[in-house]
Amino acid sequence: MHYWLIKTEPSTFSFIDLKNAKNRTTCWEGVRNYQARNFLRSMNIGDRAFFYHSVAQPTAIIGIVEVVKMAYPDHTQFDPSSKYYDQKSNPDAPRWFMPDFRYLAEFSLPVTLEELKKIPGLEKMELLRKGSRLSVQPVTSAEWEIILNFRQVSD
DNA sequence: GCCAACGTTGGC
DNA sequence: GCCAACGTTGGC
Repeated sequence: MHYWLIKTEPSTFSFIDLKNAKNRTTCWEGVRNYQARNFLRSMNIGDRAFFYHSVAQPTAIIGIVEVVKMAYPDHTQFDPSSKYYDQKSNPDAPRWFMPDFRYLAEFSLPVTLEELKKIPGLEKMELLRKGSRLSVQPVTSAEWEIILNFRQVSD
């Protein structure tokens, strides 16, 4: 099993939206960065990810999701009315892929970016690297454990 | 292949 | 709203 962190702007899709979704499950459309795409494609069923709110007050990890469906072509790339439309993508060789994620747990309180910066052992975490903007990023098992030990989660 | 111009992300 | 740090595009 591998661990990840996925970012979303809550004004676009929030953790509450996920909890309100059918089966508490959502596809992860709209990623249009190759490095992030490659991470999405390497996810396996059962992998877990921190659900992070960016451009939010506060910016924070809110909860945990699990991969319930491996990456498949993101339909929005072929939809001219979608803001994620990609004119250059070919249905015979799709560019963009998305897995499905399902709600797993929620932190008793969000783990804020400010807090994360102060937690020993997270100094090398991708999220905290200066200039980092990857919206899908790997998390080491050590980093995962440190954050879970920092704050309680509940179903 | 280089790199300037441009667009985007995302913290503050 | 600002702007640093990236990623992408496209002329050459």
